[in-house]
Amino acid sequence: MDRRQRKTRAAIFGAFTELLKEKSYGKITVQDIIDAADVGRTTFYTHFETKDDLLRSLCAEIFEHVFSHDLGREKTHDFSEEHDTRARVTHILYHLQEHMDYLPGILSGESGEVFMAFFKEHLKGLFAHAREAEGRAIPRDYIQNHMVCDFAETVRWWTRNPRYTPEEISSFFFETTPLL
Amino acid sequence: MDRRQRKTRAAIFGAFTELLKEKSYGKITVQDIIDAADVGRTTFYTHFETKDDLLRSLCAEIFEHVFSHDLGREKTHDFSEEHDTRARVTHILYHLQEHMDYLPGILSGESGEVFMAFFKEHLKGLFAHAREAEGRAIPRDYIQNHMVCDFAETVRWWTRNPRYTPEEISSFFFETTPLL
DNA sequence: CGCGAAACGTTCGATACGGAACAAATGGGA
DNA sequence: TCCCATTTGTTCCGTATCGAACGTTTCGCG
Repeated sequence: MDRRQRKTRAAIFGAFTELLKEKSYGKITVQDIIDAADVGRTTFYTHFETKDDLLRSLCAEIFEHVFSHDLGREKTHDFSEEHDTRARVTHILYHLQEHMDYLPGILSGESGEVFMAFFKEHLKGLFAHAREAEGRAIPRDYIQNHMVCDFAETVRWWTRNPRYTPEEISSFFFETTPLL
Repeated sequence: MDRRQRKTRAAIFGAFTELLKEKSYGKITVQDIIDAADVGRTTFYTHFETKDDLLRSLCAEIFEHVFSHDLGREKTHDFSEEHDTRARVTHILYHLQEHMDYLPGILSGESGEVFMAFFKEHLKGLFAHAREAEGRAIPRDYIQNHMVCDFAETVRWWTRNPRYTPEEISSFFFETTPLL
């Protein structure tokens, strides 16, 4: 990627997240972002179709970071499945914590739905092997969806109560589900 | 000035001063600056003819800042001339202090001469009205040059002993000259 | 409601920047 | 001493960014 594009993307993302620390997504205008990033109007629109597009791109970048080095390593599988999932969850929470300063700005308001949709999509793989409920005829898909929504809402709650550590949040999550 | 040029200049100046904090001017290569500033080689040479040119431009920018709002205001002249000069000197020292973190990198080695030459040129105006030595036939120019060199060397000494405050340095300077 | 201001999204030509390559100069090490 | 590697400036073309302008839409307010 061209050095100029990298710089411009970084400037816009940086300005966007900075603005999210002081006001919610809905109150941020494209003009605000342009001014804060110190780029031309033309430049913004060559990178992003609209403010929502910028939001989606930011989410994509966040989750590329949060889920990096996490899926796809299957070698240490002498651990139990639950222990492995728990380690992954905690790892994800640690990564998410690095974005905690501006996550409330995204998750409050309509932009939160965009974030949540992205999040849930990425979470599917994490809970693909959730335990079957014993002796009951409950579809695997239902259980997976249940876990995904449960965890996503846990994170949303965390952004409103950020005083807890990743380990604590992980405990809250695992101790309130019989499925892992 | 074009927004791109402003950004590029800022990036290069920033990289240059950062590098000056860790090594002296002589050990810094253009390649170092290019890498640290994250700009193309072509771009560097469209802004500066050479590394020395960059140094001169940096000095010019420093002194534009250090001497800003200082010369040219002649309204509060009910103060004595000495008091006025003393206030100016202290003001200049305060501004210089903001660059203290990388000034040693400039002043040690041959680049120091470039800086000193710029500095002295700007200082001439400050000591243009130095007191005539009573009863002796000493040219005004000699006295002015004496004051300029004296103060410039005081600042050079300060960069090697930065633990002193601007007020202290100002005192050292005024208490060792009979000409103000 | 009606109106002025701000924000939106697009267009255009000018230009600064990037990337790669190059020869010349420099500068340590064998 | 010679040699290899690094640095230095310079060149070329493709392209990302700029600045200004424009009509449209949205918004805040009397």
